[in-house]
Amino acid sequence: MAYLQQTFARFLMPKKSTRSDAKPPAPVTIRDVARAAGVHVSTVSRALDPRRPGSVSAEVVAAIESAARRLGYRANRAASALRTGRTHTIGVLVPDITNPVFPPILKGIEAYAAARGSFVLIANVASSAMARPVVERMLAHQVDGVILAITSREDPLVDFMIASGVNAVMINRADESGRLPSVVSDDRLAMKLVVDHLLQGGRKRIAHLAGPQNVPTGVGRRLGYEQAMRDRGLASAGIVACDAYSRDAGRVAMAQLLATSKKPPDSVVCCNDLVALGAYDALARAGLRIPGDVAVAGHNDMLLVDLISPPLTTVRPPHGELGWRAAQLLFERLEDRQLSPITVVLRPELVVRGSTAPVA
Amino acid sequence: MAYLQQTFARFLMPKKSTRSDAKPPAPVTIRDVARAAGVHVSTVSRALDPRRPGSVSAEVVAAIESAARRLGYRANRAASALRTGRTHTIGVLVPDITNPVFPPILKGIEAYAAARGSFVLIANVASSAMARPVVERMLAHQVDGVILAITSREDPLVDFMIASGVNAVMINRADESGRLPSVVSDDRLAMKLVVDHLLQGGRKRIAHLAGPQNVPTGVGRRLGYEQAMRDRGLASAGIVACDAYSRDAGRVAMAQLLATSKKPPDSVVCCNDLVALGAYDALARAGLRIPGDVAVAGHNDMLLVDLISPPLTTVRPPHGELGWRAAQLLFERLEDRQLSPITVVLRPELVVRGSTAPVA
DNA sequence: TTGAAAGCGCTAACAT
DNA sequence: ATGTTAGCGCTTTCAA
Repeated sequence: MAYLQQTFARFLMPKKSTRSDAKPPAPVTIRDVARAAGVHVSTVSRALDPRRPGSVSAEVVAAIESAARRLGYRANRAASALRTGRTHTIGVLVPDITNPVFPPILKGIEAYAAARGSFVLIANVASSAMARPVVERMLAHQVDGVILAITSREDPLVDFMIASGVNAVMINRADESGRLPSVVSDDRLAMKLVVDHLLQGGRKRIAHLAGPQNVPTGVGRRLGYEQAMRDRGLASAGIVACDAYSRDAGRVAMAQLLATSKKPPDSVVCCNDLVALGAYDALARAGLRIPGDVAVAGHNDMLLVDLISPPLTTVRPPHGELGWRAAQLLFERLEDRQLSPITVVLRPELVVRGSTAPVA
Repeated sequence: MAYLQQTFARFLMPKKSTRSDAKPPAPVTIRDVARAAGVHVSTVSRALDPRRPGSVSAEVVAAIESAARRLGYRANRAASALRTGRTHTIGVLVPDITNPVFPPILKGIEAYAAARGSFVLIANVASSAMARPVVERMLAHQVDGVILAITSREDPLVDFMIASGVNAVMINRADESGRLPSVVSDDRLAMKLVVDHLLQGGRKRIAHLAGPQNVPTGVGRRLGYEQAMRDRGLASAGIVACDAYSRDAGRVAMAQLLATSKKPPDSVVCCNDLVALGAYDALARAGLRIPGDVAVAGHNDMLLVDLISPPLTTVRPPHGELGWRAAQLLFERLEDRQLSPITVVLRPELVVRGSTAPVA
């Protein structure tokens, strides 16, 4: 491409020589500021370091700051990174940023990081099996830490993170080996809230469309559902695990549930909203009405699930807080590498809508 | 906080001294590789530089690569950034990553950047008025370029970007001054597609809920609507501009449109999907049925608008391509700074659903 | 083809 | 409180 551009430049860009006159301004370095303020560069460095106030006399600081402002000085972070080993950059790995649970999490991370003067590098990594080279590149970039929002259980990636000595925090999945700090939403509580709500609405035959069982949330929510049913002395009206957290998988799983039960359930607790929407499809196809015949509940409170028909009852995890708490854990560890790997469990909230209206 | 942690460390973290034994492995530098391979560091640098193949003899390259692999060498990008001025990092400014149009754009940008070995720094910036300090920080980070997905017209930010000499590309809004390259979806075509579709469905009194008129897409779509109507020889059945691209603003605008028209329109072209959903609310409140009394069309094809009742007819801009095209423009300019600032216009696609079913 | 040497811009230990 | 000095890890002339 570079070759083509060169070759055709004279035809495509007649103003080339004119435009190249506008050369970018030469960058202002700490030397320029030192010279302008009549002090040594190290004095400038000290004066501009917010962590050490009072190490330079007030009038010198003033002179330096005025010179810096006048010249438009901007400290070169690449240089300070080389010297200090801190880039003020954290990496975040998500499976797919277009999955609507991640943007609010990312926003929470970014807000916290920005407040601490750091930037966020994002990388979409479809599966944690493909994460290794991306993490390698992040380490080459000297990121100060990494937040993993990718999901799989017993992940060799965790071993790699620990072996390489990176500061890392997991989100949306507790590290089952307990070696990395993590932030999660309480999946057991979530399922308990839903089951109890269905019971209060007069539902008795409660089934579960579970998530993929190689993903922590898939397992966690299934266990939560089973526990909640046991606590209330109820037998499950059926459990089918989905292949994926998708609408298609939900449709398939719901169809299977209907096919294998003699009597259909009167309610179904879904591992997430997309699966619940798939359940909507399968129920419609089977001629069953929501919530008349079957109540449906989801998880995540995705955008717009309040607008579909009927509006979906769901569980809302505190996504934004999940993000900033993870960032908080990471920054804590940046300051003190000895902190032990804790798990922070946040409370989700039940959002009741039409899809679980009480039986008539 | 650091103080508290120190103070309480002995109570909270009894294993502190034990854990600190696990010190991170000392980083492997180019020196270590050179020593292991029995060559000079500059030879290692050359051997590992993919841009200059053949500048080092094959057997030396092999020795170096094997040593590098054995030691687990990872080039320190902070160091090479200092030396070369290239960080392999681009910055992206979005108003709000939780707005569902941005994740696919970001994904497109990230995919292209990753393929070129670069990372993406994201920053949420509510308005372009607040962008200046963020851009300053990005420049301090020595980003190779910036993609602006923030929207406002005649923005002083553009002047700043040009003055500072950063490589920048705008997305979702053409720079009206034509000084920065940009990638946009064809808003005029979008409105034309919608208007023609409504006409084909037998609608005659077509109104428009316009976007904020200080935002390029708000203006562009309004002009597109007006042009399309003129082209077909039709008079507008009313235009109301929304304060924001939100459901609330859409509800308010639709209510106003109904209040000020003697006879309600038989269809309304909305500047985006959220506004269309607001129109749904207002129409329901006014006792008007969609699409029986009024057809409604949106723009963006947000997640789940196919699932609401009735499913929303909308326009789908190629968001992912918008993103990677912007990245492509940016990288082109990284290689050749003389390229003139072009605008790339991509074709959106009409997605017909129930909300614009033909009149009975 | 390889080695030697300089230096990117900054910070921090040490000296004054 | 300020200056001196060394050097972070890499790339890139220049010389051999």
